[in-house]
Amino acid sequence: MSLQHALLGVLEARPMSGYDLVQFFDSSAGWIWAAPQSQIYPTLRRMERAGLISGDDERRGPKLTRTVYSVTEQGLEELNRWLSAPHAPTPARDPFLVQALNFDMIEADQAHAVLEQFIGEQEKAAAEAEAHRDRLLAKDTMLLKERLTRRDPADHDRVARIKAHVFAGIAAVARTRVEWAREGQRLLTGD
Amino acid sequence: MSLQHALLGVLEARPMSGYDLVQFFDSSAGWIWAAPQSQIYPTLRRMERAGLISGDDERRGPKLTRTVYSVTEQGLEELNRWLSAPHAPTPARDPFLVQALNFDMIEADQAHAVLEQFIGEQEKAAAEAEAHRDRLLAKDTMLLKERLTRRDPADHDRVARIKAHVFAGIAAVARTRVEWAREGQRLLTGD
DNA sequence: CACTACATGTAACTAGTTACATGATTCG
DNA sequence: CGAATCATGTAACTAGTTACATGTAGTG
Repeated sequence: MSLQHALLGVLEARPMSGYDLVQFFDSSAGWIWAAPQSQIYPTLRRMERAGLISGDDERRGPKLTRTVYSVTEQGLEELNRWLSAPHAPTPARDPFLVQALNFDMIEADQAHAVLEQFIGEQEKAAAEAEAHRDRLLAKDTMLLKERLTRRDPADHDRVARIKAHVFAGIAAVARTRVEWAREGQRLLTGD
Repeated sequence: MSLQHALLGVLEARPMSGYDLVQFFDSSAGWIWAAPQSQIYPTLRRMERAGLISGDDERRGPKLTRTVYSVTEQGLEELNRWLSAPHAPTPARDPFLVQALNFDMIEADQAHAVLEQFIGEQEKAAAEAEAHRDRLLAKDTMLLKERLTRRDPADHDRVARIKAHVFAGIAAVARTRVEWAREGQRLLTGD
């Protein structure tokens, strides 16, 4: 149930509506944890029932309201507990590895083309992760700014560097995969 | 539905029973695609109904039988089709990244300990992937040997190198993650 | 007034998890 | 004859996917 913990982590920065969270999980948070709208709304209601967050109805015009959720004391405790303990590694389940493992069964040029597309995706992912890392280091994202308003100014650099480091890691893994895929292309074309 | 393609890829090497596949997905294949017994048996039956594999009942004593599945012509075609086309990247969903992203919310020594455990896991994963890579290069695994009996001897080295390369990649990513986690530990302890 | 953004839902489905359940055969 | 291994299943559940559905408010 990491979606719940991901939501708690975001809402800790600032209270948000389901709509806000949907946007957020479609953009930057999507690099860490992807979640569709149809999963976010029900999860928020379940979390409210569980007492982890509480929803506050705000008027947005005469007929439209939005529910802004904030993390409760209990939610903060749960997040803290979950963050502090090591968890079992997630089982491997990467369709691309299944594909690459069987590249010996198809034509070399087709496998080469599949790798080419993979390289493009990974390079794009690396570039985007690096850009986000830089924005975080510059404290130049909306969410980080709001998060820091509730933190001791002496900690601001530290918080920014910790967040940025995660995106640096995502980029590093993507770069490693690019190198690996290029090596694979050389292997396919016969050294 | 990559479990189906993973199963096709394994059964292409040699026909196997559900039991054999369960063992296999608990060991080496588990690094690529994890699947529990309760998922494998029903999936095999669905694949047989779909005509991708066909089951052959073998007697194993007076009362016990086992069903040995082999890939059909149609299954091979499906596998080939799936292997030859690029697929959309899988949505990110890594609980550990959610955890690391929020390391600024907990005590540095607790975050350090969580990273320490992560490093241990990744180093173990890297070592095991490298060991398996070496076994594949030496054509020293049961499944590869059986797979190669149906291949042109001129292709044996190529097939072994392609399979091995996937495990080299898994190891490389794990090593990258280890370096990243160590950097994270330095970050937490204040450079 | 049309278009975009805001805002929230539901239904039907596939995939994956956890736990339980049952019996046969082989080997020491 | 007891333990490990062989062999196959089911039930109840949680998570995630795809597609549909509905209406409001702000902007040009």
